[in-house]
Amino acid sequence: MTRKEQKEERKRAILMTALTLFVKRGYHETKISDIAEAVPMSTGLMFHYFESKEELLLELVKMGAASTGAVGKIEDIPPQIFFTEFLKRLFEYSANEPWVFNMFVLMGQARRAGMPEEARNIALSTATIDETALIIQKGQKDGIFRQGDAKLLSICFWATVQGIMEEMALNEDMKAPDPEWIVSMLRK
Amino acid sequence: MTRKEQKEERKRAILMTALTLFVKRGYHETKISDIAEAVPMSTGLMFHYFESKEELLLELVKMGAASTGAVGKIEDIPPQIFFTEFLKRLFEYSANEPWVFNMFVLMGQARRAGMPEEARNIALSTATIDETALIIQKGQKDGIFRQGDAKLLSICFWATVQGIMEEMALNEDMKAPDPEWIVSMLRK
DNA sequence: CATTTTGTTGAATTTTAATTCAATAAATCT
DNA sequence: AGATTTATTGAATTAAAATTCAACAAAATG
Repeated sequence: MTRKEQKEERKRAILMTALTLFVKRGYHETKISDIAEAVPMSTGLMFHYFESKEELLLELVKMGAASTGAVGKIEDIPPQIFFTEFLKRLFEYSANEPWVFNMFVLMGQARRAGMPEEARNIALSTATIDETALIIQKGQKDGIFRQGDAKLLSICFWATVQGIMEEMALNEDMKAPDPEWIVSMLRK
Repeated sequence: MTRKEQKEERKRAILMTALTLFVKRGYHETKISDIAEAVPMSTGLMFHYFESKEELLLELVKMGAASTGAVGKIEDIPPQIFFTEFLKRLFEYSANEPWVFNMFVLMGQARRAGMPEEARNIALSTATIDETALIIQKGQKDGIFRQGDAKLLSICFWATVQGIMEEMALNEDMKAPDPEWIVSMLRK
């Protein structure tokens, strides 16, 4: 393994450790030294890999923004299946790939308050709300989704998923809900 | 007005200002000097009213914990109406009384991560999850709610409400969803 | 093997925001 | 009014965490 690869590996390790801690305790409540200790490495060495704590966060948020759709492209299937299928995959991934899970939660946290503004901006740039609203509109035309402001429905859908994922992040042993529960918020 | 009342008044002003800022920007991203400026008063004077920033937060969270049920006691009405009615009142209050609204959001944030641990403990002590689960069970026996782990349903219900309220806190102009949307998560 | 580059540490420094404090103004009391 | 208590300010101090740095170790290079 080349030296460059080694470095990349180490960077990845730091990112994953930080991601876990940020999600579990929050960005501000996580000290650089906490991350260093968990990796493990000395506190000073962290700055050999990342310019600053904020850079580290930004790199994570950028990864998150880039990996939108990591759960799989399922755009072309009909609306009635889309959401159920998406949630099913999301929950499956979350059970097996803590990475996907944590990243989802982090992105949601970044979109809301409590983090440096730049992180927020990056997270907001990945606006899924509007695309989802389109799918909901399609479902409304098909007569399978309830009537009402499609964007508002979309916001509520994502807020719900975010809320539940955050809950799961904190309760190690909470199991995922039945996707149908959530989708029935949209269904007629 | 007595001096003591004056002081109480001022304290309340600080608390309300802090509550707004904590919800909008997050606890850690809000500086004491930000709160002072918004009240307005000098930074130093803040410590005449509160021992520390954390004390200020704790006082808010304690108020929140004490005012569980500010939205109204509606325990004795049948399950099928309980949730719809609760949400209706919550959204109404939120529209008219920013205080109720912000407090609800703050308590949810405190329950999750990203705040001093003591705040978290106080917020967690007001465990609504289990009481709600009981009402859901009642509804399940009545055959109006879907089957499944009542506690999990309860968690999902609150996570949903929390997620939507947080969204509303950030989008000044987002309007409240129809309570029915949320309740249909529980309904058969 | 000598040289250069990269990895690593832990202690020193800097930064930022919380907190204290001495000084002054305003209100209350006797 | 004079004395005493409370409110207020802004500058000085402290505390906590981020960040830098000098020194050394390990690995690669030639």
